[in-house]
Amino acid sequence: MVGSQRCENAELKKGPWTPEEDQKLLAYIEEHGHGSWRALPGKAGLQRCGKSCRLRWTNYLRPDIKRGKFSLQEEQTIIQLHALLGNRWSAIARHLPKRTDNEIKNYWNTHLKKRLDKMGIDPVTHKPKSNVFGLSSGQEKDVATLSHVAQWESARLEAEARLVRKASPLLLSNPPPQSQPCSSINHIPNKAAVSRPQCLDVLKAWQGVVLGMFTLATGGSSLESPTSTLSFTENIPLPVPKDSGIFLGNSKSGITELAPNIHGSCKLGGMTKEPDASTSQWECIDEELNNQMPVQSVVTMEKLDNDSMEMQGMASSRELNEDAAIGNVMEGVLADISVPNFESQLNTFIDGSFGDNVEDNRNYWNSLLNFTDGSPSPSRIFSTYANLAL
DNA sequence: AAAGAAGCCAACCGCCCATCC
DNA sequence: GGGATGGGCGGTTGGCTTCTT
Repeated sequence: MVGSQRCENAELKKGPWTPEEDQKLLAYIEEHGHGSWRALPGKAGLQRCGKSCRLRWTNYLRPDIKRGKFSLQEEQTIIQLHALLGNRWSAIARHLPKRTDNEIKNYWNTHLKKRLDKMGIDPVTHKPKSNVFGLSSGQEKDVATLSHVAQWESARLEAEARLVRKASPLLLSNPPPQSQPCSSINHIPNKAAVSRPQCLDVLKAWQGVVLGMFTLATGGSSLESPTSTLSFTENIPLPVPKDSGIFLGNSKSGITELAPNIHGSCKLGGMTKEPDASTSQWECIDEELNNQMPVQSVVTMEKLDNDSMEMQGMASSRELNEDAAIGNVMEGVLADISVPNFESQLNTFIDGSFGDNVEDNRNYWNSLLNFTDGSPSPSRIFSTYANLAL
């Protein structure tokens, strides 16, 4: 790289910005925009290099920056996203409106990393550390609980990946002629030819996709490192009883609008949960998963992502940003399901959610992040637990 | 009260990638 | 195609502030 980009010119000022310099930079950008950062210092009368001006603007002077203490929810989000994304601060910052990557990075390094460490959690892998350093009994309990939550969530993710892999190809095959028609998915073409088991597979696929999406969106409370390895076992019980419907919509998230016709009631222990109470819907899913999931398994969202993509012949999620990855997985699965109505609605949803408008995208992510509030999802459980433990 | 330690965070560094010419 | 440039990114530094002894 050339010297000028490194700000090596001896005549250029370094170090803390003075209020006068800030004012000059602000005034210039407000009037002219920043344009070329390299040319800006000269035009604005600043003895700084362009890069220094750019950093000062993006990290401090920009009017849409929120400064000050991080809220509890922001802390939770950072921890969860860090578990999923690692030190990809800019990616994490995209999910925290008005916070800069630099601010989040500093906050992590000075606060959150130490807190996790005190809790006995490795801040790099987000896994509980071994007790070789002598944890107190209380810390051991904390770690054990976190470990359980992590295992539980991992198992859930594993099942979701498996469901997506299994269900979609099945939907492309010809249904057995003697199958019972499905009554709960009335918008699928040739519905008379679709068997009830296949209907369930649609539901399961959707459950996997939708839950997977939320898991990604919320950081998923996955305590696994993005670089963790996967160990699938093929004999995992399906999380949904064959005679049970699963409601996939949620009034908070707007998914009801996306999938208005595939919801049904959720049966649990002889009690039917109606789909009008969003919390109950997710209680249904979470309880079912909690009751039936094995806890000894390791999976990561990245792997889920990759498996889903592999199924669709897509590029690895490593090669895509996480937003696009989610969109592609959903698009791919929907293409397989071959439900035009779903596909068009999903496309609308994705178009609106992953567009060029940064603010809209932020709002979308916020709506997803808010999704777990009041819900006993693993994310919520983890957050609540983390609050108590921190 | 003072000195050293620890915490904190804005700013910098250097690498990388995309785009332009 | 390849060099120049702009800009993004994660890691690190240095100086100021706060805490502890």
